[in-house]
Amino acid sequence: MGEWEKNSLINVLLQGRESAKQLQIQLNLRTSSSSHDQTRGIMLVQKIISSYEKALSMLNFCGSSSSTQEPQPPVGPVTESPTSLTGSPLSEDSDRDVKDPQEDVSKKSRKTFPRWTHKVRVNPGAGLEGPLDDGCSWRKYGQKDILGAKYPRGYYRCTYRNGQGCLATKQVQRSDEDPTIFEITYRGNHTCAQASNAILPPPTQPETKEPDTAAIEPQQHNYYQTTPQQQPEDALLNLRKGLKIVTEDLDVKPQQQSSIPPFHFPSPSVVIHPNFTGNFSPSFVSPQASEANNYTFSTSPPSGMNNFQGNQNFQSSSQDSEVNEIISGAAAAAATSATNPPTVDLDFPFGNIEFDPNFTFDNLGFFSSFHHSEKNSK
DNA sequence: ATGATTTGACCTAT
DNA sequence: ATAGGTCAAATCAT
Repeated sequence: MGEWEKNSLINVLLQGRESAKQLQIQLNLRTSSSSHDQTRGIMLVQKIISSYEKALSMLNFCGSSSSTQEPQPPVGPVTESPTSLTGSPLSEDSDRDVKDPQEDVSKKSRKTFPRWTHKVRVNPGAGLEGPLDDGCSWRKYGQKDILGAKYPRGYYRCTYRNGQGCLATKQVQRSDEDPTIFEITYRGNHTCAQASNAILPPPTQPETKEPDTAAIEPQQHNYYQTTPQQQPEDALLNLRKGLKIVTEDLDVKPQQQSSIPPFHFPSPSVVIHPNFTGNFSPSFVSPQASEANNYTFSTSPPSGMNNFQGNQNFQSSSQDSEVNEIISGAAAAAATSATNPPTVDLDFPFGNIEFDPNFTFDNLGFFSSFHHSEKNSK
């Protein structure tokens, strides 16, 4: 099977899996109706999802399941896939690092990790205080007051950083204007085993405990935290509790132009290709979204983006970093080139979104913008 | 006792 | 010099 065919197949499977997940959510929501049929349906859906997972694993798709230790070579061509749609990723920064001969891997790679951000809105009515568990375990390692920001920014890293060398990190910044919105910036892909758990939410036991919700402190720090022992929860489940996701782009820095990397939505592994001309706006949140399964994404549209094909493994080598840099630079350029494009709202899961097996974020969450790293380390 | 969080110091890129 | 990010000792929670 050619690489292309394989990826196409994976895409189809991913879509099927996502559809099944959507159905699963729907079923979980209907708690009021006949519980018998409901649980039965839930189990069936679970089976369907399992089948998809199995098929995907047979194809060596590591997408939402982590476990990929070594960054695998990019599967280039696939990205430019068939479908169109694309978003506009914006990216930005360049890493101009050139020095770091023998820094330890973690530091070096961290520097080249890509960044993507999304906003999460907590629905007050749902009683949630802050962003919920996104399926991964995070440990807070710092907090900083940011210039001009009303609230401090929290810094988190994967709980399994030491044990499994997972270098994924994220930052949580509460929005000034709307305190119910949290801007979460992820950096680096999860390589820990736990990332895979995030995929399948336990079919039964819906409303159980919502562990860390409490962790979010109304006032200052600790937006939330997830502890390792908590069972993985699918982001989708969180959604049903009233979470709203707002994606958004981040900074963009003009640079050279060429192409933009495809975007991927972590949970649903959705990828938006650069050639997309629509515009995502932060607006978002369709009325129904509050009910959980409608995710609406918006983004700003870089026009004139070309195909792209890049390496999505940000793990290490300096080579990779270079690649990323180029990519991001291009993306940024494209993004900026777009002026005031019309706004187009995407209704998530379906629509012209394309899945790209080559790259997925293990975190659940919903993508937003692609950045590129930069950052230091010491 | 173990592991997570808090928080000021320290580091690095601007 | 400054702001953002990270470290790590002290502290808190289980």
